[in-house]
Amino acid sequence: MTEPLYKQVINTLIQRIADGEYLPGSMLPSEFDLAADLNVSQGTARKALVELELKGIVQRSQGKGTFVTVRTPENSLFHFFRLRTPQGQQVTPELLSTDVKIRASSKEERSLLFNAPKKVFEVSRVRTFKNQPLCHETSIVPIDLFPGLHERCPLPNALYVLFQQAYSCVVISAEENLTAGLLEDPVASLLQQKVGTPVIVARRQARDLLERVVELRTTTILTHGSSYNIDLR
Amino acid sequence: MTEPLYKQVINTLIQRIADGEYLPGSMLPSEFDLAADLNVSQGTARKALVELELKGIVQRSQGKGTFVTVRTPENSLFHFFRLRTPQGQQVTPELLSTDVKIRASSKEERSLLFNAPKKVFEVSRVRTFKNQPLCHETSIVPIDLFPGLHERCPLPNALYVLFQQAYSCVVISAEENLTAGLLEDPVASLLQQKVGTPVIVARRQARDLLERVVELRTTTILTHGSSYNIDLR
DNA sequence: TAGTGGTCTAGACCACCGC
DNA sequence: CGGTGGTCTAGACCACTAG
Repeated sequence: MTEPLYKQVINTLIQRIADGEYLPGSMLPSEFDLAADLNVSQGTARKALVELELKGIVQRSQGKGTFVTVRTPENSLFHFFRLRTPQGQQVTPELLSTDVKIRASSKEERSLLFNAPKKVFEVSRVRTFKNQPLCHETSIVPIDLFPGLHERCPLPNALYVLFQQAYSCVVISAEENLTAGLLEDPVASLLQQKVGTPVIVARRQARDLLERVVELRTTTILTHGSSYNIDLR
Repeated sequence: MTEPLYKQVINTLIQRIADGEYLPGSMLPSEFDLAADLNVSQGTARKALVELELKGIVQRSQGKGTFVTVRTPENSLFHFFRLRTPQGQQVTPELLSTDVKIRASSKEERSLLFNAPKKVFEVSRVRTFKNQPLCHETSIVPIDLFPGLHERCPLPNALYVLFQQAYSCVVISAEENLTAGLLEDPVASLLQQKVGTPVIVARRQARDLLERVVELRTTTILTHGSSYNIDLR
């Protein structure tokens, strides 16, 4: 009762990408070359590549080849920032402020994050859209996965792009829990809103290629000119 | 430049299901029988069936066969009612009250719903969880797609189950837009909450097999003992 | 044991891309 | 033009289910 060949191929390729053997944006070997390399048929290599594309780990296009997915600000927003205008357009926020701290992790953070880190970075940011305050985000990430993060100021708009480019850590999925809430200080004043303004509070666990939880994020969202958009299937 | 064979097979099968030729829960012909029937190879029939499973239209299991997906209260909730307890358990609500009206559609409703119906049913319901008020839902559906709906009281907990069983209308996807809000009357009193309680307001467009928008739904959600759960990919 | 889906192979041909 | 992924076929064998 061993694992199917194509799953072994998938795991091999994921490992190679996580190890930096195939770099973001680079082309993978063709179906035939991979098949020869791994001693499987072209059809089996193909099945593995198709599944990797479904998972969002590679992108394939006819005539060109198969490429390791690159996190860009655009696709990072598209996948992980689901605010849309009433007309359905993507909301592209601006960064108003950033604050990075190093601190000891809480017990809950240790229990959720990969490797139960003792120290974490806490990145707090305020975003605006069309010059209106939009949301307040706090990201918690293990210090050992992202050494030197605090010296990389100013941090880019999309953290996940940095994670991939500087740390070979590719965020590919996340789970979010939304609750309704009322703004309180100090977040209310950071967002320049009255205390008591209704908000959506989103608590996220983000996972990388190897399904490790690499980030906890809490986003406090004003939904004046936009709404949180979801596809249910 | 014609459509690939396997897509033609997919469309044929979807049409047959929508026509009631293959009924909910019934077994489809085997891969070989379908292949012979439609003059394609078994591999092509297989590819079509696998895609239909990905879309949630059929379910396959080794040794048993391929079956048309049946909407049950359980899987309907699982797919389309994303509230979870803090421990991650599915929230299974109870119905507290139901109110069905027939009325003329608004201009916006006509523009969104399939076939721009002039008359619609408006189904308003209050749900509870563990004897606490949970949410208030208003479903708008075209009267001509669901004739006699108002005479089917009491309506079941899960409307989509009824849609499939009584009207061969299978809801398979939906889009939701969430905003933050404050409870106002009359919904506040229906939910036995104070005016001003923070809520999530979810506006949904639900689509059936043929990708027709068959329902508009507005749900006003209290998130005291549960949260709205989302997977991002 | 017969029938189903799941895996794997080998090979053909097509459509698209870039040089 | 050569190389890529996309479609399609034919056939073999395995794993699971049910009678």
